[in-house]
Amino acid sequence: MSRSPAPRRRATLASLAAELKVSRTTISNAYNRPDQLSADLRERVLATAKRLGYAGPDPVARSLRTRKAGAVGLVITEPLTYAFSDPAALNFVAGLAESCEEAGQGLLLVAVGPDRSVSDGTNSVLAAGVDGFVVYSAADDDPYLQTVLQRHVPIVVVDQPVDVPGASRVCIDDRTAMRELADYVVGLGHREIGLLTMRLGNERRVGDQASGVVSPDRLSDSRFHVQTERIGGVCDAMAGAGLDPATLTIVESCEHRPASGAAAAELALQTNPRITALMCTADVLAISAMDYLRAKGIYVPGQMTVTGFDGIPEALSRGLTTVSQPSLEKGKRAGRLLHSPPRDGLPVIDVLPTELVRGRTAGPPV
Amino acid sequence: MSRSPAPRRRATLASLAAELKVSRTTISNAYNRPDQLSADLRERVLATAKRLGYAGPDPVARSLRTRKAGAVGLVITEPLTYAFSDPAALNFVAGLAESCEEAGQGLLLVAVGPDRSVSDGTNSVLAAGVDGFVVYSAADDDPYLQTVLQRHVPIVVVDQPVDVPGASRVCIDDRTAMRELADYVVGLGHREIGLLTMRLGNERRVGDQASGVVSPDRLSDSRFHVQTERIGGVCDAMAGAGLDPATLTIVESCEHRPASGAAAAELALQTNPRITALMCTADVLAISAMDYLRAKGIYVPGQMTVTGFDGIPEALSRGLTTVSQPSLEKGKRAGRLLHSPPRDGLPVIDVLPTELVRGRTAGPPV
DNA sequence: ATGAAAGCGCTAACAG
DNA sequence: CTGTTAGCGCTTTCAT
Repeated sequence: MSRSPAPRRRATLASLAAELKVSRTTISNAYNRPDQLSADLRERVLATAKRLGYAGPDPVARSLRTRKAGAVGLVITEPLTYAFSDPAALNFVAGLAESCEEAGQGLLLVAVGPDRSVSDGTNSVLAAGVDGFVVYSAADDDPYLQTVLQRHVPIVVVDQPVDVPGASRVCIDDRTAMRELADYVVGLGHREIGLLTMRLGNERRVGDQASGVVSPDRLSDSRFHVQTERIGGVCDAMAGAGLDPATLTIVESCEHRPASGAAAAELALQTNPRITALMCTADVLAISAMDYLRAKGIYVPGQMTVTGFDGIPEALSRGLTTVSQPSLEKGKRAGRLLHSPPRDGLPVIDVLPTELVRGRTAGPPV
Repeated sequence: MSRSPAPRRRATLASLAAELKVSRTTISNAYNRPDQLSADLRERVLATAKRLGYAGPDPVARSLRTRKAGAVGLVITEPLTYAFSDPAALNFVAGLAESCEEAGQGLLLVAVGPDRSVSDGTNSVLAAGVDGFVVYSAADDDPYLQTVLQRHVPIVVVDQPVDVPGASRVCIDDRTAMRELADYVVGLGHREIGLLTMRLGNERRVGDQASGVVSPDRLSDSRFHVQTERIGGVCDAMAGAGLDPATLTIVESCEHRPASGAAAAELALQTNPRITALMCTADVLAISAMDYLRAKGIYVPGQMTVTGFDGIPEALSRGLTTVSQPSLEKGKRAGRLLHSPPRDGLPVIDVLPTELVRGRTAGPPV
């Protein structure tokens, strides 16, 4: 009864101890503190473990005991496929992954499908066994952000200008960066400007509704501060040049798909045919918009100025005039803030630098 | 003593129960089986929870009890940054993430840095609280693969032609796919062929050693079957055309970086200047090789035929002659195999189709 | 509809 | 170097 070679029941640390007639501590030590027992006792333990098919201490039980999960959770409010289609977001994830790898921590991509109810028991934010969370670019009122806050674990928010109490924050100065870019565009002489932005609300419109002209109300209701700050930067620049920001044609793209920028560009030009510059809050929008313009035979920058934001490789290689931001570094910093938090335990605000890239897609208006 | 609003100690299910003078079962039910108690008792529970800052059942403790972690682990033997730089690998991850999202499961990227010792207690493969693992393109003798096998959890291996006992498998027919491509190249008249491959061994050479000509011994010792199968496909085609596969110049690229293909191409052409076709086991290698050739003023396909493997978007848009494989679908399948395993519990082998893409980078030799 | 009791598998003092 | 003693926080029969 004591040494059946194929126990029907999964071997545990306790069963190993019983088999070897030693205490559980000894087994535990064999795995966790090899120096605490003689080499050959350890050998015997490992050999018996192998024979019994014992894979070592159960990670979950250990987590429960030590209160460490060995992983951090990443919450992205977009469908994960978005995170994998925008190089800027992807680079952020890569940076985060890199810092996790360095720290020997896992990175748990938390499933946050649009349809998943927030409060039900299967909520994966609540179900995630992690030591902390990184929340990427959520709206202030995002229900998942609220849930994460409830969990009372360390949190780092990224691209979330508004303060989240107790959370550290990694971001850039979106408003100033965009303002510099807009200053440049306005300085070139543009007066009628179209502004293409990502979604401003938590609801998800699709299909025909995916793009829409943004009313002042919707803009002021927006809870996506990254977008509104960038828009604000453009408004600042216009106001600074004596232009009325209300003349800006803002189009929102709710779906984030490769062709979203094209649809938004079309709507913008349709809404105001006198537009001479299309500014976009993301390079992916700008690139798609340029594809649209090319298909329409509208030359950039001859007939239309186009600008982006992010500085993704494709944008840079295509000469897009844009703002370059250190997405990878954002990810690394976010991870580091979680893995080695500041001594004093106080939240940190880490504002990373950006750089205006004067590419080849901006010129004077016709 | 009973209703202090800010307990120094984290609230638990038990403390809530004590506070409300109900049993733990009731609290548990309030979260997990709302229909098992009256609506207003449930309200009271939730209200008290909020007051005490109780975020709901601890995920780790629940995992221990229920033996479910709500997440699957992904083990990639490359540094994670590789997974984020090769679109083919990335697409696979995206597909896997998508199926996890659908299933409401988390996806844990397991840290498998090169320097991390396999057997130490901090081994993140052992530390991961997951319900199953996906192992992506590891060598047969990869130590992490062995570790994962020990864990006695469901496993799906991807791009791993050799059988792993008890594991399901998602793959393509690398050998046949590459053979078709090589048949095409040989059919064009090429006799001196260079073959650029990813690393064939577990050790990691860097810097000057990163690229190297592959000896027959090293080839036969290779444990990366995806690579060796693709190489085998080329050999098959040559043999089929009456050519001696031993004349193939095989260069291995151990680092996987954007410029790796260039270095490998240079070495191949240096080793055998009569090469008229460079076949690559990955599109990223081929693209980098093409960049190198362009820089050298060598025209493709006029002076050099180049082929790839994977069918990543950039390759397709650049007209690369290659084999297209459904990377995203591989990820989805792998996930599904874990989330809803076949009834009979038997391992599944899922061979996905590939397609020969006759692009614009292959032509007759000069 | 609610409660009592029995662990899930492990680690961490502390004592020998 | 090894064993004893207590839990970590939760779910789940089985009663009531």
